[in-house]
Amino acid sequence: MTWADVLTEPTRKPSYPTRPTYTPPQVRLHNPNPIPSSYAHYTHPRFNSTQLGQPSSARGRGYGRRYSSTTPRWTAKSPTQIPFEGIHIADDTINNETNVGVGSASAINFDAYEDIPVEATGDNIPPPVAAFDDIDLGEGLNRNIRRCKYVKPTPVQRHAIPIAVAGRDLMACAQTGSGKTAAFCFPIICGVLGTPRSHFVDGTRVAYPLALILSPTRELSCQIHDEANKFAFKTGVRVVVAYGGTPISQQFRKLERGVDILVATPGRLVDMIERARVSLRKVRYLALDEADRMLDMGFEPQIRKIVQQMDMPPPGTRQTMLFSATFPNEIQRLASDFLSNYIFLAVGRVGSSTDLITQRVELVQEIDKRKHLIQLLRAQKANGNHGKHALTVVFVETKKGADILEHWLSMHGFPAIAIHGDKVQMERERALRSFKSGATPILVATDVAARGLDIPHVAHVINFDLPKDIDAYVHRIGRTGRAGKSGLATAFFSDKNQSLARALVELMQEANQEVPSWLFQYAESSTYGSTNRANKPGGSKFGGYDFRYGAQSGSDTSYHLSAHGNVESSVDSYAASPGAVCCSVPANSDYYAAASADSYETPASSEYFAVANDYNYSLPPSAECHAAATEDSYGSVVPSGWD
DNA sequence: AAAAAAT
Repeated sequence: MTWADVLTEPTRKPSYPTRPTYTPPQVRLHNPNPIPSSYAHYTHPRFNSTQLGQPSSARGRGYGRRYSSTTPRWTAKSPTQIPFEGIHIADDTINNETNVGVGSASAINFDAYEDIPVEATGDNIPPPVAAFDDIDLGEGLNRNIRRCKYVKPTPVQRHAIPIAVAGRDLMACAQTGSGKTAAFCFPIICGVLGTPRSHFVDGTRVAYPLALILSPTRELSCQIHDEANKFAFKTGVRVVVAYGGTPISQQFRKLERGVDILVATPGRLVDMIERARVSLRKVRYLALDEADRMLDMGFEPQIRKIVQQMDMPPPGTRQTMLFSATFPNEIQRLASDFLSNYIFLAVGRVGSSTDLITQRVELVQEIDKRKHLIQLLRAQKANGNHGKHALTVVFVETKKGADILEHWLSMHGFPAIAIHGDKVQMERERALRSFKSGATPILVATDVAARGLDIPHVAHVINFDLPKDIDAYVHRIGRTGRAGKSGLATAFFSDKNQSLARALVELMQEANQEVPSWLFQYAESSTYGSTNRANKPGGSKFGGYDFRYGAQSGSDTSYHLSAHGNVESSVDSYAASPGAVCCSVPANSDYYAAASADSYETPASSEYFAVANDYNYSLPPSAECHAAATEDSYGSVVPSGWD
């Protein structure tokens, strides 16, 4: 089979590992567990089922039955419906349908959806909600949620929103693309709406944001700002973004017009605070996106400075929410300095889109990499897969390497553009635009593009240079396979990557991927206790576990290991899912049928959109919808009813 | 040792 075949190969029938039994919240809450109490939906390695407070046979479904298991096909909806893009949408174009589907028979198995494993630990955990309406988020916000066509909350939203609205601090593990941004934006906007706002309090030009959202890259801050703005549309809540590489004066002007929610990268924020143009004195909500990245070696001092050494109210007097796909123990420990009596939440996905990403590893020595890449891209092109729909991201290790490869690809007839931190911001944004539009369907990127960015139509992620860290790999390949589409991730493995072998093997096995035998050999010969997180205690590649449990028992180190080391089916299925490469789609074979029918060689079919759109939690508010509907540079088939 | 993030 050629590489190109892999792209066109019909999506593999996902094999579902044994799923843990769902525990209804009303039952879970009666759980007499010690503090921190737990409502693990699956049999946690630490707690056998008897500790869940009832015989396992009594743990059934029921919660999910509250939904009518119906699927209004989007074709049945008002033809005036268009994706919500903020400003230019008149209210009357919005279909006011409720969150609960009515009518026709359903192809969606809600029980499967309910099985998505969730672990929440901490004191007095607010129960999850089934619908956005179950929590009073305010009329304005509810209207925007409908505009975004969020039919019902994603798993992470169902759990995180009630926790956040209750004012609790939160540490949440959930993959980017699973509706994480909304999960912290909704409660923040809701909270800001309920807070008396008075800008320019003291007649100076100091801005006093009520909420601060920090992210590790400028582009990601932009993306969050756009989302938040959309959610805050016509609510009177003002969202401003601040990041480097662009004139600060313009950002000051925005601040002067009033700011409630400030989205920022750390450097620029510190600058603004030091110039006394921003004060954190009134911050009531603090959110860190990609929190593990924000607290790792490179960022930690800056974050500590912002959170602890400026005028930010201390934990307990502000609400702090940390979101990330991965939460290593060490990072949890650091993070707990910023939190007060927090709830730890890990949301996974059954039959996660890992199943939709085919992971391949090729043994390629450094010297052969470029040649190999060209061959790979040629095969892809020959197979008709490199048309307007298929975008490819090529990850490299260094900025210089990115430039070199961009040039090399262009020389060989592959329109490529590089993005990395040595480019000026204008170039970075231009590169991203050029890539998204399909003008240069190959993006050569450093890790600047590894996290959080939601780029529709990425069919293929190539790890030209593998990262040192398996987390980075998880984040990188998560750029594809989004919104229920199949994706391909190819890695060039060289002798240099030996230390990654073991973690890579484990990851691929958990995701039911074929592991080449030579890779097993690398894994075996690699030294135990290498730099891979998977080899270290606490090395949870997927989401994580509340480190407070480990601390309680005093066996902090072996606990996490056993969670992933044991190939116990229920645990394993959990491990495989939050891992998470990608979007949270309903785990349902019909869904997959529809989604897989739409692989990248064919334009998105309207049937695909029907399913994806109704189960909107696979789609970020409008990035995907909007792209599909308007970016005809892809030559997309635009579903009827969309402008 | 690299990338990111302020000027």
